[in-house]
Amino acid sequence: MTDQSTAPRPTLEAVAARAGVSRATASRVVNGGEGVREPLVERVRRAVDELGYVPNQAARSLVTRRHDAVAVVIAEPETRVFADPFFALQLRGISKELTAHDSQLVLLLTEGRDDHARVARYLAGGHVDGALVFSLHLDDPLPGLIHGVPTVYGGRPGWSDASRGAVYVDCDNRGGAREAVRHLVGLGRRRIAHISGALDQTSAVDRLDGYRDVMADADPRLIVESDFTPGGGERAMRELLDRCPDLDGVFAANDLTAAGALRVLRERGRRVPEDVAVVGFDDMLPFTEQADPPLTTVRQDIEEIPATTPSRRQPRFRRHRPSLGLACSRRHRPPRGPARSYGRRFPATQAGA
Amino acid sequence: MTDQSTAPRPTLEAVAARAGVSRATASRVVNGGEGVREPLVERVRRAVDELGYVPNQAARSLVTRRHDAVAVVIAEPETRVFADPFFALQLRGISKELTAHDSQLVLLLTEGRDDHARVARYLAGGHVDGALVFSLHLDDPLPGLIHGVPTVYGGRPGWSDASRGAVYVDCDNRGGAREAVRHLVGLGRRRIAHISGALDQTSAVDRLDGYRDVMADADPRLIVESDFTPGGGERAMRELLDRCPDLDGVFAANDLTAAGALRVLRERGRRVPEDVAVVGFDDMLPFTEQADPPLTTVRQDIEEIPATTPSRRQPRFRRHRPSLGLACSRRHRPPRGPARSYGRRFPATQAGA
DNA sequence: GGCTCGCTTGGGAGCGCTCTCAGCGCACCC
DNA sequence: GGGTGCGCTGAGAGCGCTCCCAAGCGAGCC
Repeated sequence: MTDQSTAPRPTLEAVAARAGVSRATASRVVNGGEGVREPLVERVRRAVDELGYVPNQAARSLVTRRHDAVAVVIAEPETRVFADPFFALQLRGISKELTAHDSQLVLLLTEGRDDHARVARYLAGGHVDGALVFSLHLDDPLPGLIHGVPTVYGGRPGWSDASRGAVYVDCDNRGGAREAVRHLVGLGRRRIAHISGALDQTSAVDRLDGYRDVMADADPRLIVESDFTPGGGERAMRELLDRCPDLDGVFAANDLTAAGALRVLRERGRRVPEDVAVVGFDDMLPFTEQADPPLTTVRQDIEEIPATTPSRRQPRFRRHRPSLGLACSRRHRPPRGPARSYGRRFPATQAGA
Repeated sequence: MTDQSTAPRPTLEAVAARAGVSRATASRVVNGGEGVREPLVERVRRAVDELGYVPNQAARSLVTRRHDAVAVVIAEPETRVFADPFFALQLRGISKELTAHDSQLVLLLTEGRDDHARVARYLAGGHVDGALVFSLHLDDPLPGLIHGVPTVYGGRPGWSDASRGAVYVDCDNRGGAREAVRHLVGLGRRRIAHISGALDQTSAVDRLDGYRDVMADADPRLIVESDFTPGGGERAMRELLDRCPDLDGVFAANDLTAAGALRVLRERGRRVPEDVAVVGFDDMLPFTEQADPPLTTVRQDIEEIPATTPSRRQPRFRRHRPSLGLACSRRHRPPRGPARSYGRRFPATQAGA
């Protein structure tokens, strides 16, 4: 096996020399070949192949001030939540999108609060062309610390001063929740409970608001705060059943929670959906575990949220709206096709625009 | 909000000028201050603070040929598997370790086979100081494509020519499996089944081998290949119960599989561990779902596998051995403390050394 | 006192690339 | 035939940093 790691990598200079052109021309070819006559393009291409030339990204960045890299910040202290397939799917979607635009994904996981300064410093350091920040909690100081780099939040950030005007991508949590609850109402359910997510996250708050929009005068005992996990869903469901044994519907803040709830309902001998109808959120079930029984869920096309990028320097994102998955409680996926978008587009520029 | 993104970032030159020293001295201070007298160090530090100077990594890399970045390649085509908390934990452990050494984590997810060339090109491009490659399948062509960058595999790669001599980190899957099965034997179980992982991955093969080491003359019908997922575990368990209703022990290739198996055992009315004792692998349960009932598992300290790095340029890793979690079937974690290591250390250099 | 040596400091080259600008050749037109 | 303009190519100046090397400056020693 040849040890290529010690051999000096060929430079543009070497390519140019081999092709018998100037460095400038070689550079043009490497960057697309615009404005270079065909025979020269051909010669340079061959030289590149023969030498196995790969551009030095550092040198390129030094002059272009572009990095072809985007940071993904996951501001989630808890390992467990990071292990949530929701993140994994999002990451994969982002990765796909970045790859399509020749960009790299730099993953920044924060280890507790003190780490925010480190992340902010890194982002300010101009190492990446932009940042995507996920899983912010309501009182998170991170938005106030980020300067100098276009930032898009995954999920509506809380209304702190720093995040006012921030650009974010989110699905219509409130509307989706409304649809979910209306679906239960449409099934004739009257005692509909809600297991919310952790209320320090806007997605949980918005889904709760959506629930309240429909169930304005609901018994407050029908609402339990949980934490988006199956275990939390179990605990919440037990509490709900103890409090309100007569409940006949449950809207869970996400599918993991719903999975836990289903387990408890089964354990307590309630038939789903005959005795208690359950609706989840996210359409994550196929990726976590076989729901038993299958579950209605609000679909959110997580992996497709990172949308196309018309311009390399100005990535754009779309706001998605979940479509409701559907009438019959025994299907995972809604028949209505992929999530519809609002059609509005947000330029990924910094807050304050 | 001031728009710092348009203001030109200060350079070392500016810092030097403000501190009244040369660029060389300023550079020395920024890089640790070795060999610079205290008053100058102080002045430079202050200038850095006042100007908000952050080194330009591109310029630095251009000359040092270091990037302070490591690529993590997850060669896993299936979204579902990527969502496995096992990866999430590994990523978090790696992130922690890299952060401690001021390195960044560049995440490379492959989208199917064709993507391997892209990944190999990126790695060859000298963008990163090293690569960690995970979740390789037995016939994966990736090891043959990677050149020019120190590579460490997470999990023993298959014995293709390209990966011969490759450096890898893995736990002692075979030994751990042996311990797990011996544990079941020690409980007096005689009809011990094995639900293996996908046998195109060495970890699955090794665990199966470990099972066979102990159960040399086992009924072949007691072995079912599965896929490391809860759903797969359910299917496998059903098949096993149909084939061998008299089984009294199950060694599952990982905890997700075990969780699925437990669900089916409960469904079929078998008591665990009275009727059927179950042992998993990975000690992942706390991160996935409440196992019901709790499960014995072979502990693998996933998050701690990426070990300390004595030298920044030559990261080192330790090989870990799982410790067995334990006699009583009702605890998650073994009381023996963290995984013990072999004490051997592997320099993270390229294959062929 | 002069010389040597070691510790600090500054000057300057150069990492590999992009991009501006000037130059050159070739129609094309008058 | 000469001028004009356009399209292509090359020369060269940096991008911001590190690091080599030489110079400066005391302290210590003969």
